[in-house]
Amino acid sequence: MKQSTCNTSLVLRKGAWTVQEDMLLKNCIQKHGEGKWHLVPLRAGLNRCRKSCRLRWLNYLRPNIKKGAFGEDEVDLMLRIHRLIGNRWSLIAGRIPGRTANDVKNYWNTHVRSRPKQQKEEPKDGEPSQHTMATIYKPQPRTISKTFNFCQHIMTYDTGNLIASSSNDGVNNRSNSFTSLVSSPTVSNDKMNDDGEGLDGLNSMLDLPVDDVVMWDLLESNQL
DNA sequence: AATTGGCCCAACCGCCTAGGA
DNA sequence: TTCCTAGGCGGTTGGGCCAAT
Repeated sequence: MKQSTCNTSLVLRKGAWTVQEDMLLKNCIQKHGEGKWHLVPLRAGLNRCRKSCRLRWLNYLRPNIKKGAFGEDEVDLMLRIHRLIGNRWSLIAGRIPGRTANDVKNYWNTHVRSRPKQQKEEPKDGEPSQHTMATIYKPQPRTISKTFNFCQHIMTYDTGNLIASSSNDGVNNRSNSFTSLVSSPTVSNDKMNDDGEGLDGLNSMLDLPVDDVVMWDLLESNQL
């Protein structure tokens, strides 16, 4: 089943979006809400594939999207989370209010990846090199369970003590565990939330593969 | 003024997973 | 259980912009 994900008998428009197309898409989303992307081109009267519509909305038209250069705190946060979870751009973006996965990915590829290794992060005294973590323990969980979605939800909305909140939609915090994890240079059980949910609990929530559990253990043992 | 090369970012592509029939 | 479709993700590309020559 190797066919284009946007395959159709019609010839669909590609390339840059026009102002008219943006308006049509925006009106459609405002009227019907997000989701059901396969219906969006029809509803909006757009000659675009569902994926193109979704991407345009998520990366450009959605409200609260922050444009312009990344702030220092945003970059710092990005580096920390990336060190933790690797190239999981959507997850990283979920922790940075107003930024999209594409933004984060583009920034990383142009500003961070191209930097000399030492400059990527200045390791603090006694910290292991980031290289080791990335090459050996970089997690690549492809299975995102429903429990993980819950955690992702936390990650998305719990901006907590990291950076000034953009207060996206007023969803209340449920846990501080992940916030503490990424906001602190060192990770320990002391950082776990009030429910006593430690990394083990988080591991089970995340439904991580074994290698990732090893990574979490390393994090727990003060290697990040 | 024209050309070139690098940077940046919007958009596309291919793949994977979840869920329903 | 298998197949198919939709949603979603990360990697990559192409084109616009701008500074340097």
